[in-house]
Amino acid sequence: MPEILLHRDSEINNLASIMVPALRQETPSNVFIYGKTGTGKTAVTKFVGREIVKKGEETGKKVNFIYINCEVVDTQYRLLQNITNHFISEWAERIPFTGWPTDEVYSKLIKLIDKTGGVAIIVLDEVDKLKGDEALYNLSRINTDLKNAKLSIVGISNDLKFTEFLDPRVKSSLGEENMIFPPYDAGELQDILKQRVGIALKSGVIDNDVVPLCSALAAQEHGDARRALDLLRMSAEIAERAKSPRITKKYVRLAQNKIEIDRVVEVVRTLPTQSKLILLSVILQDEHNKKTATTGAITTGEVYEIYKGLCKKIRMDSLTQRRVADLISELDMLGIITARVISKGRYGRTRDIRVSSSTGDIINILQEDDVFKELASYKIRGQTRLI
DNA sequence: CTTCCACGGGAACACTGGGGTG
DNA sequence: CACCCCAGTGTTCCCGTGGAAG
Repeated sequence: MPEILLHRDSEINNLASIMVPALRQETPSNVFIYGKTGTGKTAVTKFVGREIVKKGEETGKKVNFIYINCEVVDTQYRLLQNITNHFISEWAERIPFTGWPTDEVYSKLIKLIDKTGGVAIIVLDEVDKLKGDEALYNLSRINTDLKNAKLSIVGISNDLKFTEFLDPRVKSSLGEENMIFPPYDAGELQDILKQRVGIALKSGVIDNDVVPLCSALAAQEHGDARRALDLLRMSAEIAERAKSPRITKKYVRLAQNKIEIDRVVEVVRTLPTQSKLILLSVILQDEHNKKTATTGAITTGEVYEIYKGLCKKIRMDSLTQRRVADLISELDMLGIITARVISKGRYGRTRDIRVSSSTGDIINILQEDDVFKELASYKIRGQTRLI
């Protein structure tokens, strides 16, 4: 991770100029930062935060910089608990992760911030993952309860439409300033990659067309720098493992494949058992359809029937169809299957479900789970539904 | 225009892991 | 120790609804 962030100078300056009142112990405006994944939002924010804290220490002004990722800390209670614990050094006095009423955590937080004094900057990364806007509302009005200290909030989101569905009060108080991080274009991505190549690789081991290819591929995916870097790293790793003296375009293609497969493997492996069962049901029905030369579409009803069969076989309680429908859309969002809602007119509404990657691989991963060993030979008995 | 089936939102509930108090 | 409080999560129950075939 290099010290210098390329092509983000204007963003850094912008954010710094918004934050700089903190060094005069005044409240900086609350900021909303938008931008697709891998456009440097987090890196820029953390960088500016570090700088401000450093400057603050030099000049004797107290600035607290708190970074929280809302994908991990996604409820009102845990958010308040997390922030509060930032101000507590003693392990014994930390707030437990469950048990207290929320408003008690809230008032403890206020007391602590006031005692600490100075300016606190709270960064909420991936704010859109935060459940319910009550948490944001409470945070935004916290300043009115503070006497000694100031607090400002930086919200980071990759969803441009996020604020549209927000409580208008929260929207106005949090969105005092807005920043949009544009995606990197292919040229900028090349610069970033070259910078890393210089640090990480011996000179002359990389073909000239590798960096442009990685950049181009990542630029297609809305200019995601992280993706470009992953691609490069993976290419290098594969080339090394293959004992190739050079990194060539061939390895970039291999890396691209591997990244996709790794993603699916990881997601499937960490799925809860019920979801795994449902996924297996989809695959079984898919194979059944292939054998009987039925057209590709699988419906929720079919999946549910098979799923119930599977549950019975391993003597496990089965969920309701309502819940299964939810789990199917989760699998869809994870990109393991695609499930499109279609209407079959007289025959009602359903989802058109397809498996998106190779079923063989998925079945192999599923079999790692003990529960699935005895299902290896499961066959669909007869037609589950007349078409 | 009807009809039908699953979609999908919301309420209600059970359960978990923790708290405090008498 | 018994008892009740609290937030959060996963689930079930209930029900209005979309939309094209018939």
